[in-house]
Amino acid sequence: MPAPDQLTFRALADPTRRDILQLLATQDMTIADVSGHFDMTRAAVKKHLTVLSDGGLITVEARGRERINSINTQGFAPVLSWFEYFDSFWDDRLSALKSAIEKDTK
Amino acid sequence: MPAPDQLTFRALADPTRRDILQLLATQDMTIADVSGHFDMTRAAVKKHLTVLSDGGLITVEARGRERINSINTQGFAPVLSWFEYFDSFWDDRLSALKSAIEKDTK
DNA sequence: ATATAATGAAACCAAAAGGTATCATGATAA
DNA sequence: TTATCATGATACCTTTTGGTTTCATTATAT
Repeated sequence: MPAPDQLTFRALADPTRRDILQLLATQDMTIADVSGHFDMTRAAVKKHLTVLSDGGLITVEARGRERINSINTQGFAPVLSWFEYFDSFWDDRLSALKSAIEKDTK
Repeated sequence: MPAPDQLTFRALADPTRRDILQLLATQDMTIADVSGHFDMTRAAVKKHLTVLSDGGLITVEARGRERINSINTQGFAPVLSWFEYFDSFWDDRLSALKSAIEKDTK
């Protein structure tokens, strides 16, 4: 049982998963929809979606026999929080990004 | 030869490496110094430092027989850039919210 | 009612990751 | 110079990861 932070960082570590997140940023998608964008089996994509879900970066909603995958804005918060530790080291780019998210989640 | 982005995300995926970064944020350290903070061999810590260096998150400077490891602020840039991809997404949702509110008030 | 479409789940596999122990090498202190 | 200290590097091991194939299940359309 890894720390929740770890699940999020791990989810972001794979390039395919990061691509999936960018895809889902454009629109919600079923598993089959997402699979259509990658050169791997649906089963493999499904695994990636599970990791993303475990990391809190997407939400999955059942609709009939389909599963609608949506990006979860708030899931990025743990990562940004961790980055905050280094605030004193860099400019205000991060805080600007973070406040945008906070606004959105309100 | 993975993309440079990938090396950075990969470097951040391991909890020990994230702890090392927080350590190095407080002060520069030799490999032995860093090793002193973890319950694993110096060789293992050295590997982590190599991954961090490959990911551009630290710099290593030789000083005599020692190697001074320092955090590299700029190394975080690729990650922040990737996050910025979602800026428009968040903005879109914000503007959607805005227009919904405007409709409502009409 | 049945065939089909979308997903879930398990077994399996190769490669990568995280770790250890061990030995080699370069710099320093006595 | 010589012993020692900090690091480099390699071989090796176990677990995790990313992928496949195959079969089961559930919802839909004819």
